[in-house]
Amino acid sequence: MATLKEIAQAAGVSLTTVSNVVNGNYHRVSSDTVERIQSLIRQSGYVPNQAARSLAQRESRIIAVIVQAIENENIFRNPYTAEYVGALTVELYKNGYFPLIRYTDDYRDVEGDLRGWNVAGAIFSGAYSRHLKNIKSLTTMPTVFTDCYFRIPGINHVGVDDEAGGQMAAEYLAGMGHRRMAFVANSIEESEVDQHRLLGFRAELADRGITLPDQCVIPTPANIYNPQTLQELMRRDAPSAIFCTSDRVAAQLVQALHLLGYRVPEDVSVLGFDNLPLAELTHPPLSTLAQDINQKAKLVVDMLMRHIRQKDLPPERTLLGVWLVERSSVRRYEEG
Amino acid sequence: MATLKEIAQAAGVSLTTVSNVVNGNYHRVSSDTVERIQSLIRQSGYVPNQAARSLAQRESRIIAVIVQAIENENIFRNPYTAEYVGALTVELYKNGYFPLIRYTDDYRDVEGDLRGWNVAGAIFSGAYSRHLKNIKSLTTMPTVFTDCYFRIPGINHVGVDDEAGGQMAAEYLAGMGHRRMAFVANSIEESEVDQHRLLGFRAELADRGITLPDQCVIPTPANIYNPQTLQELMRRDAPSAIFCTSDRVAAQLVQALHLLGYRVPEDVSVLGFDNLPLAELTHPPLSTLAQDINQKAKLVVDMLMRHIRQKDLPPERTLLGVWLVERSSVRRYEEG
DNA sequence: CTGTTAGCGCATTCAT
DNA sequence: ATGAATGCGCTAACAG
Repeated sequence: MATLKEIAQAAGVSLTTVSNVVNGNYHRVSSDTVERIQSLIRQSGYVPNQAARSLAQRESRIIAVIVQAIENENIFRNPYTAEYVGALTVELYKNGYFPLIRYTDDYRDVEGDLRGWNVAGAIFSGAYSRHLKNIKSLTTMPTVFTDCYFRIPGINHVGVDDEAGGQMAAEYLAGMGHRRMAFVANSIEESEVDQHRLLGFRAELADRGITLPDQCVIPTPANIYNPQTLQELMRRDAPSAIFCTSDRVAAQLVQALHLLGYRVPEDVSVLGFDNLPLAELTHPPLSTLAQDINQKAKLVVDMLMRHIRQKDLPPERTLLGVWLVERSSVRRYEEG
Repeated sequence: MATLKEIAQAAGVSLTTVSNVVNGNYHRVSSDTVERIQSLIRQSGYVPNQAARSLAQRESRIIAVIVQAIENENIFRNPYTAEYVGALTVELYKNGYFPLIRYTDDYRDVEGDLRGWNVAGAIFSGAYSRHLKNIKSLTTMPTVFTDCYFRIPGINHVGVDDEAGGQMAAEYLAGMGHRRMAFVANSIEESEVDQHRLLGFRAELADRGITLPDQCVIPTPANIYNPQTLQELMRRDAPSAIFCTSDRVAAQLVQALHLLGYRVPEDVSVLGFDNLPLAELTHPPLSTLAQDINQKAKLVVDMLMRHIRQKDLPPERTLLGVWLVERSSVRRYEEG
C-alpha cells in the first residue's frame, strides 16, 4: 500500500532519495539516511509497483518464454517442455526476473505481448523458422533462441548438438550389432531439431554401410500409436532397433510395442533422447541420449542477462554436448 | 511503438475516444469514428501498454498462479503440477489474462509479488495452511484455492473429493480380496490432501474390519526409494496392495519393487491417484483414481473471472468427484 | 457523442 | 548529498 512518496514524507526527504535507496544507488545518499529509509521501508512493508517502474523505465522485469505449440494444447504435458520451462523459471527468479509463459503457433500474438509488456527479453524454445520470420521485435530486443535452427545474423543461440546426438545413436546401435533400424520423429516436417538428429543418424549409418530406408523414418508419433502402422513397420522392415527423437515418444513406443506382443529389448531395442525422469519409469528403463537441461537453462538465462545489462554485446552461440546413458531398452543384436 | 495519443492526433479526435474504441465501449462513440479509429489501429500496429493500463486502473491483467514448492525445486518435474498449471495457463489465456507462475515455500515473496504486480487475482495450488496463514492480501483480492484445506470464511475453493477417493480405493482393493495394505504419501506431515486421502482410505477399511497399521503408512516417497525401507515393509508387513497418493509416486514405487524382484501385480498390487498420462506409460499401466484436471482448471478460472468482474460475489466452494480407472496394476488377491 | 483534466507510482534529468 | 520538475501511456470522472 505504501508508496515512495509516503515513505519520503515520513522520512522527511525527497522522493528521489528514497528511490535511490530502493534501487541501491547508495553512493548518491548519505549512509545515515540510507539506514533510516531502509528501516522505514521494512516497517511499512513497501513493495515497488512494477507497473509504474515499467512505465517510467520503458522496460519491465518480465522475460517472455515462448514455446512452440499446436493451438491450445497443454504444453506442459510434454515432459521435456515441462522440465525445461521449469528450469528456466527457477533461473529467472534467481535473477530477479519474472517469466511470462506463452505458448503459440500464431506469432502475431507473441509480437503483441512482447511490446505490450515491455519485456526485458525473450527466450524461444522449439519455434519453427517459418513462424519466427514474421516477428520483427526480435532484432531489437535481447533474445535467446533454443531448440531451433532459425538463422539470422546477430541472434543469440543455445542449442544441443542434435547432429552429434544422431551420430552417437547410430554408433551405439550399430556397435551393438543392429543393422535394420527405424527412426521416430516428433514432427519431421516442421522440427529442424528432428531433422538434424535424423541427419546425424543417417550419415553415421551410411558411413558404416547401413541404409535407413525412407519408410523406416516415421514422421510423427501419431503414426506409431496406430497399431496398424506399427505392425506394418515391424512386419515389413523388421527393425531390430528404433531410435526416437525424445524419451516421451520412446516411452509411448515401448507401450505400443508391448500391446502388439513385442518385447523390449528382446524383440526390439528402443533408444530415446533427453534423459528425462520419465526414462527411469518405463519398463524397461530407457537407454537414451542425455542432455543437461538444467545447465542449458542456466546458460540461456545467464546469456540473456548479459545482453540485457549491456545492449551492444555481440551475439553469442553455444552448443551443448549430449552423451549416452545406458539403461535396459537396448540389447546386443544376435542373428536369428 | 504507436500510442493512444498518436492515434488520437492522426484521427483528429481525443485520447478518450480512442481509449473507448480500444476497450470496446462502442456505445460511447459513433460508429463512424469507431471504424475510422479501428483501421488506424490496425495500420499502426498499435498495442496497448500493459504497464500504463495497470497503473491507471490499479489492476493488471495478471493472475498469480502459486504452487507449493520446496526451495528451488523444479515444480514442473512433478507431472501433476505440470498438467494442472498447463491447463490453467490455457484457460487464463482464453480469458485474456496472463499467468504469473510463482513457486515458493516462503510466502513473504508471494505477498510482495501480488501487490507489486497489482494482480487481478490469484490461484493457489497445494499450499500448506501454515504458510497461507501469513498472507494478508488474500482476503482483499479475488482468489481461488485448490488442492489444499486452508479454511477461512469467505474464501473460494475448488477441490477434489480426496476423502471419497481414499474410500473408493479401499472399496476397490478390499473388493479385490486384499486384506494387508499400505499407503504411500507425498508428505503426510504437511499435505492435507494426503491426510484426507488417508482418512477416507482408513475409515473405509475399518468399516470392513481391516486395519491399516501405522508402520504401513509411508509418510514420503523418499522412504520408498530406499531399498532397505521398502524391503523391510514388504518382509515385515507383506502388503498385497499399496495405495499411492499420486501416479508419480505409484510409478516410482513400481520401479522400486521391480528392482527388489517383486512383480506387479502378481506379487503386489499398486493403485495410483490422478490418472496422468504417465499412468499409461508404466509397466504394467497403472490402475488409478482419476480426476479431471482440465475440468478443474476450467472451473477454477471461470470462478476467478466471476469474482474479478463482480467483487462482492459471495464465496463459492466446489468439490469435484473422482472415479476409478482400471488398468493392470491391481489384481485380485488369491490366498497363498 | 466527444473532449478536458487529473492522476496512477516511479525514474530521471537538471538544479542546488 | 538532496530536491523539484517532468513524463512514461493510459483510465476515469466530469463537462460539455
